Amino acid sequence: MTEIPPRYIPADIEEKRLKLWDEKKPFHASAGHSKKGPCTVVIPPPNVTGVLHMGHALNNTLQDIFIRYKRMQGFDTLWMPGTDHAGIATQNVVEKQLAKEGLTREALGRDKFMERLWEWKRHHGDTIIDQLHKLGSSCDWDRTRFTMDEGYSTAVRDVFVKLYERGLIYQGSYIINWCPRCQTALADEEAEHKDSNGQLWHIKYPFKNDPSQFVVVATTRPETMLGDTAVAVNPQDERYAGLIGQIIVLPLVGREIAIIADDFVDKAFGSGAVKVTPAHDPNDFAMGRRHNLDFVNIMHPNGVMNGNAGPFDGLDRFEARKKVVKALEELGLLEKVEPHAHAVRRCYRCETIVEPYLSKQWFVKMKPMADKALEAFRNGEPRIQPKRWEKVYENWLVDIRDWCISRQIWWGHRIPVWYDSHGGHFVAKTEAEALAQARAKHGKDVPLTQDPDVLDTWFSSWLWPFATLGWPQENMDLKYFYPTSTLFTAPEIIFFWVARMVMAGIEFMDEVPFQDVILHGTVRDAKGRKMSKSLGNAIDPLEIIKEFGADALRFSMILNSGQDIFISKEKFEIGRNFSNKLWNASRFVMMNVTPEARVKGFADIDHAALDPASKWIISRYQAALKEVTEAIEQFRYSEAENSLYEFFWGTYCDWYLEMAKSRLVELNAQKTAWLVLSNTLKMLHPFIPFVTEELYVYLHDTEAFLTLEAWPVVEAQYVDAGAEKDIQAVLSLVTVVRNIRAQWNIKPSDSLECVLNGSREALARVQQQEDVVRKLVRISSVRYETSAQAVKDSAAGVAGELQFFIPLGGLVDVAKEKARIMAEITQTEKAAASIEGRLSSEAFVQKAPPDVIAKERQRVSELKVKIDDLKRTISCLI
RNA sequence: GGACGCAUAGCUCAGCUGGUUAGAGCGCUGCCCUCACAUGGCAGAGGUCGAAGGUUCAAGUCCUUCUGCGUCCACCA
Repeated sequence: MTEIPPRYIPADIEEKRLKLWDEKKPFHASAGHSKKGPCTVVIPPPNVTGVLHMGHALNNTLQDIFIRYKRMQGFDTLWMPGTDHAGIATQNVVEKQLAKEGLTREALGRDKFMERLWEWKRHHGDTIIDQLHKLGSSCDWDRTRFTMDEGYSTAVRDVFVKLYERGLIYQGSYIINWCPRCQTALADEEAEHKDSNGQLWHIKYPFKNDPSQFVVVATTRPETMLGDTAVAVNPQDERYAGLIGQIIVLPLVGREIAIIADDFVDKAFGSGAVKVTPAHDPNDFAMGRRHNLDFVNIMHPNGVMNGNAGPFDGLDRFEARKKVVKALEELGLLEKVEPHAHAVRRCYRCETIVEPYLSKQWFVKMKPMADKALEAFRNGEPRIQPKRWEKVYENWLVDIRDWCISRQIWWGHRIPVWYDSHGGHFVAKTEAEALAQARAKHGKDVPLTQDPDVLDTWFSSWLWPFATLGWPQENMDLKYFYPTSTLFTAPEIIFFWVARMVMAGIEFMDEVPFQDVILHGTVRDAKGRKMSKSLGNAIDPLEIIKEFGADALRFSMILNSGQDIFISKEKFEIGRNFSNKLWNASRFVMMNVTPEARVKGFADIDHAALDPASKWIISRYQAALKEVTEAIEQFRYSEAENSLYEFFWGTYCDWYLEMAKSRLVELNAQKTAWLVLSNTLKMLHPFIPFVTEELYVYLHDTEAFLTLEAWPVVEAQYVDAGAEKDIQAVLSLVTVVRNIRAQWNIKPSDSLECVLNGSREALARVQQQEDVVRKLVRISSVRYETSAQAVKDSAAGVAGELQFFIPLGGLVDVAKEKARIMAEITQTEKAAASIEGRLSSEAFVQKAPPDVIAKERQRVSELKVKIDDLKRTISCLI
């Protein structure tokens, strides 16, 4: 047998395991091997711009626990890895790089720029995959996909064409969220509301027929007045009843605009009159359509005012705002300025204030797909945990709005639409097909140009569960591994990703892509702030792996995962210490066990010949296995880990191994120690894969991939109530003696004698364990006495357990000990009294369920026995 | 403005369908380098379960209101 090295060095074993996993590929997935069927998980593809952060570490640890457990359960598991091209984010990174060289993407040109991006992706894009790998993620790495690889791009184009053919994609001029810095459209979800303290400017608009009279309008964006083409009031508003249709001369611009009536206007807000800027506000846009107003665009795409802004032409929008306000003030048209707290939309990538902007974009009509997703959801697909997110998900689907999918950037899937010079467009998977369509339409070859824009990143991500499996090709993998089992992700992307994947899954595969969605919390620092680079509070997972090990990182994080996860560096000590304990306990077992003890199962142990402690640990082990298995099944991983921690450290190491020290000469005890440890390693493997596998290999003296071993099965026949009682008696005796030793500062070298008084049965039990007790508490001698009272109790069936103990000799301060015991008696009596009070209440006896009453009675009698024990102990203290 | 979540030991959290004297880890105090482990062992201190009402034989657990934190959604200019 190879000996386990004396020191646990995480870095060494993790490197060793990773190398083996890479070589032998135990995570390789193939269809149709197991009778249990498939179990698929797709990774939420991290951005290629990304560096591993704690959020990834958590997300991937959860997935790995799930997939390793399922693999051990015998499923054909597939964990599909990959990365997302992350359009705007990645383009921004590379543009920044260019800026350092004094270059811009425009100066470089589209082709060269794309080359730079691909180059960047090749060099940096896979960093994160490598880091996930270091975490121990058991993905089938050979299948790693990228949202812009060739096959995936085919799928994206295919989907675009199919949706277009189904009438679900259209092009139109609408107000969209425009980022003037990125110079692209953003989806609603990409324009985040951020509270800000703005101002509300009240502006007087003079009437044409009487310039001394005004209508007052309020706005948070005064510069947009340059594009006003109406003023709107509520038709029910008496104040303006006679004014509808009146003409107003727009200040600074001189444009004549009318007062119109529209239900949208809230009478109660401000003056009740609203300036209408159809080209620069979504509500005004809608009003403009309803009333056939002019759409005056006053801004260039970069946020600089254009020719329509008259004297403000060429000014940045915020500069123009100041100038407009100043000009109005000079004209005496500014009634007042109020502070105004409101939410401003900002670009989710660069935080620039988003400008509602009129432009021609491609949209996906969402309602029909959302309705199907809703129907599925109401039939229970997918299940979402925690449940409280279900309503959020459902509401979004109910109130769904169309999805703007075109982006004016270069990095991404080019929109598969080609235009001829006559204003016609052709939607096709390839340019050749588009040309063919054009030829058919025009009767001759015509030159086409492809739409310069690309698709929203999420337009590729929403296909992830099936596009990664080869769709639109119908291959074996797709048939077998789709739909996937469980999706682990963060609640932030329910809308961006989860809901859209469901819709795509139904639309193109006729099946919801996953059964369960597990939404986990956010990793925060010790103060509860989100971890971010800019705050400087981020803990780098790689640093933790280096210092404490990947196992420690995983273990500590999961143990801490409630809702949101608060983490500081010290927390990782728990995981490292636990792994270290595991290491040393395994060393101890290895040192004390012969090869013959390496048995397959509990059936190979001679149970009848087994000592009570061994029977007890097997019984405790079965209980732990049951608990852990149930917790994992219900995705309560931190609870499972907690049970394992308690069982392994608190029960197996602290008690069993200590008790076993005097018993390990016996082969059956060796078998027990070895087998329980071996199975505990299996249970721990999904959580801490490196150290468990390394130890398992030593323990079994054979190369094995623990993830391919079978998950242990609960064997109820080894649950032994008798043994539990026996050991419980020993444990309480030992605890009490230790207590005495600590209390009275009796050194281990000092002798302590003990007189045990109890029924014959109880004494016999403890006597059987005397060597264990002596070893644990170093009692120099034990005397057994059966008092008349104990015999009586025993006969009456009151007390079958150990009754009490007496420390002898002059080492204990009798007076103090008496006081201590008296206090304990008082406390116990109080407890008993409270239960008795309950039991004596008529209402309780009548209304409480019988089992509860029985339990309470039992409890009272136990407490009374304890009180008697304590009293007798006191009477024996001379 | 809507919706939701959280308040339990100094800190971070368990406490699942209401039912033992409310738990763990870290931290703290004391004693131990005992031949697997000081990344360890043993013992101990520390809580009116955010506040006020209510339902119940019984409430940390259910209901209402309030307070304090947090999250998501949103077209009041």
